Amino acid sequence: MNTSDEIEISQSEWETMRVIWTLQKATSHQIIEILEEKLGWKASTTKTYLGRLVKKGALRTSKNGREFIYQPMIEEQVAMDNASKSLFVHLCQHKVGTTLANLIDQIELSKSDIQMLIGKLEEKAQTAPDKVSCNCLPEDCDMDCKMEDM
Amino acid sequence: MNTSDEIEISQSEWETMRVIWTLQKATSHQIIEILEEKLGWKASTTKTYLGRLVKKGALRTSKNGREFIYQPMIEEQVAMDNASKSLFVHLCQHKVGTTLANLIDQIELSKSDIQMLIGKLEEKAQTAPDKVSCNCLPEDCDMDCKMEDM
DNA sequence: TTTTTAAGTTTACAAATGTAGTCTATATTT
DNA sequence: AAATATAGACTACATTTGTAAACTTAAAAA
Repeated sequence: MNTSDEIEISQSEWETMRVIWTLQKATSHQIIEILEEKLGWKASTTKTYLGRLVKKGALRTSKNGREFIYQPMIEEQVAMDNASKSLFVHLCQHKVGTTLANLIDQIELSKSDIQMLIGKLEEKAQTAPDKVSCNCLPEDCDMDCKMEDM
Repeated sequence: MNTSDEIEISQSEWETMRVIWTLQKATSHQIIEILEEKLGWKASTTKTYLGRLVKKGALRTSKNGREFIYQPMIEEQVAMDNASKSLFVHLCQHKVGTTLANLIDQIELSKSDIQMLIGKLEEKAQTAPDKVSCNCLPEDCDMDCKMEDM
């Protein structure tokens, strides 16, 4: 399903990564404790995800006495960009504008984030097309699509 | 994993929904043909997804002679909003601004979408906080987090 | 040194997912 | 009316995912 070299991370694995990304390095003990408190996971559950993530190459460990130190092998921002990109690729192009707008309504952004985004958008406006068309059907789809609103 | 009454739609099911959302109504024949062309799916594969989507309540059918007419039971924009929302909920709050910016770099937006987004952001700026903090660890996490940059 | 603890490894198992072949019943064609 | 095409139902099966118990081994404590 994934032709590139990107590492696939499931939802639960993602939650595991978040704590390590945030702490930058952590022992399983810490990670287990946090995830037990945050999500109610059993220790073995977290251990499973940790093991899977190491196997996938998303984490690496270095031994330190009895414990291992877990560290991310992939950057959080890169992973976030990939995740958001690969969601939006599957959305109707024609509707991503509205989706973004609704999303912005829902999430928290700082004043400086907002300024940055406005800047980015103003720049993008220079070269933006007047309209974006739906890409939900194959390129050469000449069937009588009922796409009145496109 | 999903406590609400939202219908869970997998990646492949999503691709199936896209064509029906776009056509608004379609026979399995049309859908099969489109997905074979667009994604190389075998007829039975598409039939499986169609069946699963009907069972989940994402599609409904009405018989018309030998064929069935498939129609969406959930709105595309609503589904898109849910999908984007539930992705972003799992991202580090502290980094969503940058993620959004990178996303905007990657996708296509029309001039009017961009204007709309700028408007939305300007409005949001009024009440925006100066900074948003990371929510990757539990609320009352008093461990010695190495979160220098937050 | 012996015991205990705990970190990582193995095993388990159901549900979801991707993918597709086979069967059955019925609409359509001959 | 008989033959045929085909739509949807049923079956299949490997992989991934969520979830967690049991086991093993080595470090730490007694």
